[in-house]
Amino acid sequence: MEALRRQRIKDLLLSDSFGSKVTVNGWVRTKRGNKNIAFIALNDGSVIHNIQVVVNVPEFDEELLKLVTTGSCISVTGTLEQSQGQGQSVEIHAGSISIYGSADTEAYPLQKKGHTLEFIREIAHLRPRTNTFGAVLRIRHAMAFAIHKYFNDHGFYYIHAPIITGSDAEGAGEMFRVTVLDPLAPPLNEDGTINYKEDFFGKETKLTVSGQLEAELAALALGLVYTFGPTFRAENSNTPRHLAEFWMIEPEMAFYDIHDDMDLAEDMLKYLIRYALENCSDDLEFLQKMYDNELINRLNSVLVDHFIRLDYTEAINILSASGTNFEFPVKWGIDLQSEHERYLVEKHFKQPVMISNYPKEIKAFYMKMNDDGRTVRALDVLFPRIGEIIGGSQREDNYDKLLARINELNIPEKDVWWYLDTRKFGSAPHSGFGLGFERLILFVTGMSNIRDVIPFPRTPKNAEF
RNA sequence: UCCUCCUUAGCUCAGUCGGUUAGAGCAUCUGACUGUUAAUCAGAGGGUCCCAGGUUCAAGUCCUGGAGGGGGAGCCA
Repeated sequence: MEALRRQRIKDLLLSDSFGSKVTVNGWVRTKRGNKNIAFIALNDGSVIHNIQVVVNVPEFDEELLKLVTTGSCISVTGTLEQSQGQGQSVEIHAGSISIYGSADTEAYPLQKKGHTLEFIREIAHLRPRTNTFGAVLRIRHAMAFAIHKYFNDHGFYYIHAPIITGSDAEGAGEMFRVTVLDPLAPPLNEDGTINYKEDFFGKETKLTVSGQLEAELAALALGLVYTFGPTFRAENSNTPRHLAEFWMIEPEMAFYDIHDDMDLAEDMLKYLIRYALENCSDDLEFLQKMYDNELINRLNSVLVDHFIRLDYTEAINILSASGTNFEFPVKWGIDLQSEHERYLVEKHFKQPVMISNYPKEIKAFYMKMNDDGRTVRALDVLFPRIGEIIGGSQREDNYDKLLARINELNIPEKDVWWYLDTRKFGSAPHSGFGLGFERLILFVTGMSNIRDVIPFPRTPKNAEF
């Protein structure tokens, strides 16, 4: 099979089969040389490193070599040789070259020198051709794979939560409407409101903000489950940590209390970071060299100690006693602001912190009430550089308490009857959390803007590509 | 959404007190060089100074409005 004879640059760079005939396909990063010899740096995306192709110029058609430009795609067949040069150990001595696609050097926007992240963000269709984005995409893949592997190895089942939902009970944020109604002339009710009975689903529908409620239903049947899918928030958030479309991992576990929840969150995060260190070292070293010289140290440091665990009330006490003059004054009952989280993680403890048992007023309706009647078993995991990476809780499993909370917050019972049913029939203690996939990738790659860790970022006023 | 900074060549940027023909490095093209490593050296081409108004004899430069982008904040994952 012709296709099987082609080889990945990743494998060739580790090979010592000198003298053997090989074929590689890839994109040209640079070409340099003179009338007699030319060197092509070729990359096929399998690994961050290029392979050097050595061309004995007089043996080749001049017009063909002119088409070998930065950005062009070529196929090279030749022999694998030990390199005489300094920068690499193996190289290919070209026997034949064919052009898949040329690239006009005047128009191709990527040059061999570096570009700013802001610039390559504007050419997201070509961004994967850069070293940086190639590294990020390979790490992103590795993390997605590791997440499935971790859960599979621990007896969890992967649940597919719906993306279109008729429930907006989760309250995690503003939602995008999903409709096929004519925006200029929607069918109206007698009182002038839109008649969604005529819409595609016969009711008002939205893009999901979370798969949690659905995951809970599954956990109360299969025990250990998780979702991993896209979620959507129509918030006008313009920050380097927010996207309108992002991916979230949401494990949900029957018979887990808040402490089991914390154990899982810590173990999983450490597993994923260890996986990256063990499987993505080339890409991590590149990112460290280019953007963040503390990256690998920081990843390793997270693995060493147990994450700090403290109650919200203790966190408030630490902040109050810190003597720091915060912009948002600290007192029991406030939601922790970025400056507070950063103080705890980066100044006080200097390692990841898990905070639990928050005032019920600042947390969602489904969180389990503590015996004190004023705090709930909520959990936030705070990481250096990125703040909240995980939010979770033990869920309220008592029907009467859950119903009371729903009524207190004026959530229409008819919207959540199915959720309430799980507390009516065979309820069980259970817990879960949501891990923002892109925030994990931010931490692992050391990138500083979330738009640089997802192929096609969706943010306010931007859905290009 | 709020605060703040930015927008000049393909890219990264300089541009003095408002002054006559808007510059540099890199990239690109041409040439030189028999093993280069973000090659080097020589030369050339390349501009809607973000957009719309305004002030002025004169605006890249000052003023007003708008758009886009960065950083910070809020909302959160």
